[in-house]
Amino acid sequence: MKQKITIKTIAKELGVSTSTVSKALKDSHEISAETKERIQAYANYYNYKPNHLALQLRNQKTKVIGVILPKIVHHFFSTVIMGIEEGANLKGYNIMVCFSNESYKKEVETLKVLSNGSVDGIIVSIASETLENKDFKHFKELVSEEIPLVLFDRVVEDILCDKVVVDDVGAGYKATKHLLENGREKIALITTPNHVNVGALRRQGYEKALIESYIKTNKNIIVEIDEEKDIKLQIEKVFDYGIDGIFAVNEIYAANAMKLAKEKGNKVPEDISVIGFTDGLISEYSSPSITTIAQHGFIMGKQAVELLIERIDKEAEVYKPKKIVISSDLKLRESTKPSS
Amino acid sequence: MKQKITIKTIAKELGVSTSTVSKALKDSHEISAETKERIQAYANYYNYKPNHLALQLRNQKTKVIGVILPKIVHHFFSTVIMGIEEGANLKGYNIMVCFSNESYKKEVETLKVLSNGSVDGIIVSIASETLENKDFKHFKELVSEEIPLVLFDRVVEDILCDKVVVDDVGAGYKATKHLLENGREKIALITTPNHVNVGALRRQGYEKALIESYIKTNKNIIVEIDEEKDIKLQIEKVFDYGIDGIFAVNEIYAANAMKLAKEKGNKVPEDISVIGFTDGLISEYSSPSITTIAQHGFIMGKQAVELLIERIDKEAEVYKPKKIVISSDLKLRESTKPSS
DNA sequence: TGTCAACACGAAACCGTTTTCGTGAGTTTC
DNA sequence: GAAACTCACGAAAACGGTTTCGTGTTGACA
Repeated sequence: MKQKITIKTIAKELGVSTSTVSKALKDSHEISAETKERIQAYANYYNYKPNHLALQLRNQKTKVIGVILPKIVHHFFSTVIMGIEEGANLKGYNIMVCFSNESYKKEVETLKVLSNGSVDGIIVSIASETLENKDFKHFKELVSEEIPLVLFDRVVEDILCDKVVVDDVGAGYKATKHLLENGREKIALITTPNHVNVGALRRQGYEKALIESYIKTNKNIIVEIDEEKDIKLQIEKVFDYGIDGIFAVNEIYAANAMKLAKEKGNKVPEDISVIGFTDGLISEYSSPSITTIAQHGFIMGKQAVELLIERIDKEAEVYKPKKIVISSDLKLRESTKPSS
Repeated sequence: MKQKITIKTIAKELGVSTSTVSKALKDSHEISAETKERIQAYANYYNYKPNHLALQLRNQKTKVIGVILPKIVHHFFSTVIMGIEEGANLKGYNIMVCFSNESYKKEVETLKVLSNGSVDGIIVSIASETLENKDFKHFKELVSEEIPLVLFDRVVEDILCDKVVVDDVGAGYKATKHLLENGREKIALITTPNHVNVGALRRQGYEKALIESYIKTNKNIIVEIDEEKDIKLQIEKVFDYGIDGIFAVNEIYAANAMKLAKEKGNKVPEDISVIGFTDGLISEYSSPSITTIAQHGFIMGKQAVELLIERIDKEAEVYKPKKIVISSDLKLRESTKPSS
């Protein structure tokens, strides 16, 4: 990189001290008009830019927010990033994005790297492996170091920090209720293993809705997908039980299930109604397009970053961790309609 | 944030100088075994972490790479990010991700922020508004400041820096050729406005393939989508011309076109074959699934970051900008088959 | 006993900036 | 004409590390 001009070089060239230059550039009243003029003209001419690193060191602020996501090639998470970035920019922050790739080890390492002072605060959605291990000491350590932390979507209650979540139970309930209201009674659930808490919560909503309609849950038509294995093969078996509705906790599962349903000779939505989660492009562009629960990832990201910056700004204060619950909406499309 | 322990505090507590602490923590031979032992034990016990900012200031290196993307809720770009992140991590770098949101103004601002020393180098895919304006002085300025820069996918030739692109002409040719080989002759092209150069290049490939088959291009069945307006309405008109094939330069256009084709009573792939670009989830999960040109975003990202780091490492050397061309592959799926 | 090398550690400069606290010169004030 | 005050600027510390170059103490050796 080319030799950058610094306050020192300006000072030397103009025969003044660095303090004078610094003040002149800030338009301080301590400096005479003509000196200011000279210095500013020089700085401007040589395109002086203050060195960010030096400022960061001095201010003990980086104006950078760290973000750790389980993955990015995923509609929901990329939407959240957009929200975080917009919220951060509004307050003069930049974001440093890292991925855990759902791995516990990488999450721990990334957290360590980010907590060495490169960022003022961190936003995380927890990796599934970590959720499975139930090992959260890296987060607790962060909290005890008082580094501002906000968890979103995949959160864990006993980490004492701010959180932003969707109302997963309510959303699962809403989705199932919608199918029930369409006259569906044998509703398959395609969900994640139980350690992914969002899956577990949506399942609670599903079960709640069924109970309210006096329908017994049937374990045969509930599938917990193991993403290591072939998704379609795992879903397939539910079709042996004469189902008339499918609730999938994300859009990949929904699309797979719908495709299978069609392959098995069912018409969607006539024979089987399908409802998904995460209002992404797949749901929008598949045919029929899929009714989903929209998670409002953008809003989540923005709320998360606002919460975080608030915490950064009032670092001294003691506080009770806040939890923001974002409501989710039913987005009606072609894959659901009343049974005839 | 809690008071962090620094080398100074350790030095004071243990009654040694900061230089001794620094050396001891680096296992320097200058320090006696027992002193090292004491210092390391203390540092370990109090969980000492060197302050990254201080190191950055001293080394004049941030070990951070800036990335500016036009958007993120997009399969190709999120794949590229994955590649960049992985490549960066391998070399001990982190990435700072920003978005231009296709806006010229935001691109300029973001570039300015990143070039103040917060990053060691920058990777960019240019915003469409910038491509339309043809105003690249912000990039040229960066180059003249000798800040390492790599452009990918949407590049501009007269910015003198490293570049990573897909062979868009070849890919457009390959896609069109595939349709021709399937016996299609009236092939609609759904593309971007010409200022988005990837669109323009793919169009060249399309035209080249047609010419080779002695087919005259028909402007009526070529649509340049204006994303401000309704996409479907713009595509619709091509169906008035009795087409039997569609080549779309991205998967959104492909999905829209296919949906329209079906709504108009055509069978895909029997009546009309459809081929897209960007091998994303939409192509995979729509029905029929869509044959596409896979762009290998992950590889592009990784190559881009490797090029950048190479440049950062040999900053002193004069060099000729390199250009890496990634070949693209045809991914056969259900939406194309020979006409009967 | 004087010389020299090895050892273990410290002082100080440095990275680029901000900020507090002088300080000398000139100007008012009584 | 001395005290007080303003003005315009500089010196130095600070942020948290690293690194170069001493330097005082030992011990070995001639």
